[in-house]
Amino acid sequence: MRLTTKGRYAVTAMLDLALNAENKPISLADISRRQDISLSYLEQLFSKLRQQGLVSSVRGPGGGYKLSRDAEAICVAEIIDAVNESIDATNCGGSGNCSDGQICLTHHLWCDLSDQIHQFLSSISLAGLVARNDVREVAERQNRERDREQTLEFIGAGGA
Amino acid sequence: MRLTTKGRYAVTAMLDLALNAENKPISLADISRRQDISLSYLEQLFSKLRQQGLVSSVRGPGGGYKLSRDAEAICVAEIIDAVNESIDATNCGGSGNCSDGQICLTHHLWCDLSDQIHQFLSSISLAGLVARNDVREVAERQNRERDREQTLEFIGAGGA
DNA sequence: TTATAGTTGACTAAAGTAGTAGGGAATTAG
DNA sequence: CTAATTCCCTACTACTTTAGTCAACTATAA
Repeated sequence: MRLTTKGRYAVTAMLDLALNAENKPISLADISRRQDISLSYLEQLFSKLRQQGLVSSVRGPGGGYKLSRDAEAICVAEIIDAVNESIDATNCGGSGNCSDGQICLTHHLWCDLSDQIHQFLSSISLAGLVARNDVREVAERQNRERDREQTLEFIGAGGA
Repeated sequence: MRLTTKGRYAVTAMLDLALNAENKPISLADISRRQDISLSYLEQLFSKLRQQGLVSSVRGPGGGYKLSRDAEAICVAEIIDAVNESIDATNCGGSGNCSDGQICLTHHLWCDLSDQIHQFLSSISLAGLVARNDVREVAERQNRERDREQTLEFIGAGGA
């Protein structure tokens, strides 16, 4: 089982999309700035998210990505699956040929664990996250920081 | 978060100990044969398990490893922690400096997930696993296979 | 027509996994 | 005593994944 920066970045970026969606697409450059994630890396992640039908893209100036469904209808488990292959905890991928073609001693344990994790992450939608107080607070802080950075850029203190 | 063959091997090996313990120590060579895990790799894992006080060792002929506590008092979470560092799902290790020194959008989500997994794996003891039907069945099959292999060795059909 | 923004593919450094190899050191059965 | 057994320890390695860079290309809006 893997749960690394890859899956966490994907969820964070999708949440950023859900938070900042005002009907218009959001560019990866914006997400990159707000969430401090490498732009090129985001491109790779969103390529997979698009293939899985979680987001749709608009090219050209003013373009970007939008959620392709309501935030209520996208759960965290889907997002991690989309970029990470699986959140399966077994070694055999659930097939049961773990130990020399036969089921291993702990096969059912890992199946149970996989179910637990999957149920938990399936029960959490982007809309559910958006509604959380701790998420709103972080989002507001990020918007304040971004506004300040833009001001600094404008008066010439930020760039080269 | 990591849950790989390493942690699974450790739990499987500890369960083998719990199943086959008849007061006398079990050699890693036995576990290696029964569970089809490389002996050298088992040695590395048991080095950590011993450092964490989960098993105690007896050297010399007839030696091996024993659980250093009752099987009721050893949970799966401990075993994985012992070999794997942690089953923490956050990027920051729980410290909260995930994104540029500040808490990230999804920090609390990963904390909640870590709690879920930890609670689940803490609720399962080796004794609990030993009592499961699916575990007993696999263990019996493994014992049958081992007996057959020993017979083959004895009549000279197995070795060099 | 030009800057913007997505799309794609190749590449890379670093880290972790799953081992292998080989030499010890303690202990005990014979 | 000695030889076999078993734990103990270190170093090494092939492989995979992660996280990220770079460069070229396509669509599109202003």
